[in-house]
Amino acid sequence: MALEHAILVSLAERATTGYDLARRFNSSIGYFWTATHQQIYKVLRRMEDDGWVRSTAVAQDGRPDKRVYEVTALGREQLHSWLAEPGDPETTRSELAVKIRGAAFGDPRTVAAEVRRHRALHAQRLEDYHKMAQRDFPEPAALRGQQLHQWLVLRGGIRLEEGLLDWYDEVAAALDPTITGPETS
Amino acid sequence: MALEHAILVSLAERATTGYDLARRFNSSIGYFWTATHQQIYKVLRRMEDDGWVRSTAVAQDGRPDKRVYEVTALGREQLHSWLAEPGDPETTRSELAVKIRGAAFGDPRTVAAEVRRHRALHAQRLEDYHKMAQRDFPEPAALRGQQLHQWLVLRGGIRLEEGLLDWYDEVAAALDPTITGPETS
DNA sequence: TTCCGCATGTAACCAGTTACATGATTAC
DNA sequence: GTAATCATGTAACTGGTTACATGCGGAA
Repeated sequence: MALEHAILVSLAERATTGYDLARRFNSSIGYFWTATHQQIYKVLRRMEDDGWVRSTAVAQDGRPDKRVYEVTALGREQLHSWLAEPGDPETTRSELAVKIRGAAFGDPRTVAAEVRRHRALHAQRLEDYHKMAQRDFPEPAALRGQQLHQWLVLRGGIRLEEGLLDWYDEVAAALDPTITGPETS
Repeated sequence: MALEHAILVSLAERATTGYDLARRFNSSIGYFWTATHQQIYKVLRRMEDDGWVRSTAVAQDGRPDKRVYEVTALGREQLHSWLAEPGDPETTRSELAVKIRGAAFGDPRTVAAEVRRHRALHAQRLEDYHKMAQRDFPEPAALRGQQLHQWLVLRGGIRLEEGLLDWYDEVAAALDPTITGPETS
């Protein structure tokens, strides 16, 4: 499992609550890893039992009490050694690709429309990434350390989305030649 | 779930055994969907209970008996309507991206080495895809129907791998400037 | 004689999703 | 008055992985 380690990375960057971790997994770190709050709370408790993190209850007024998590020395050790472990190569799982492959068993033009719909969603996501890049890393050449690493991952997200858009355009054009060119969404 | 539908697509292309389906999920269809034989047998049984597929026992000599599955009329209907359903956009999950983001909490150069290792694996995969493309689709412009759709998905796999290689090169260079340029593997 | 390919499965487990629940504060 | 934000959880379930099991035939 890698959610533990994704949490370790996120908490090592900054100690915070489970709630906030869940938000981070929907934005910054989320382009390459997602998790729901339920899953995060579950894993955090296990990590605390194992001594990888430690939590402090913080009372607040007007707002519910919260539990702030931070990485322990043992957690840092775990993270360090995990980073040196070799992992399996990525395997992608794309439902849309299955639909494209099966297009002949339905209506290829309907599948093309679905591809264009996904294209629009990913174009939006790409735009969001560009905005993040501009806002958080205006001068990429000057980056070092953690900032650089964060930027590299964001770059990966941008590349991935760009690649998808190109592919979707190619597929949509091939599946439905009556519509020409990519939309400008 | 989409494994059911991935199996429907594969079986609709050609009726076969669970064993052979498992092999297909490690090659052709496998660049965008993977499944173990255990999972496939489990799902096939459920699909048969639901009437999506039907199986025939075939005795063989020298080899164990086998059970050949084919898609029923109901299965084709299911496949047809699933192809028209809208799905969620893809979410990628990349353990390596988490490692890159966390590089500062370990040794960045060790992470760079891991990135280069993945680069080599994906370069190999890309080469395999190119060979498949050349062998199975020597004349892409002439493709129509199922063949065209299969080719489009293979194209997606090729694009994806190419994009990864570029990204890995960028990351490896940034994490470990002492080594210059991508390897020629 | 040892390993690989064909062929099918069971059992235990782990990771992740979906649905539901609570409750105060702030902004529209 | 209605919805969103902060904050944490339980319970049931689904999808997928890992380990183990069986057994024949052919090739090295």
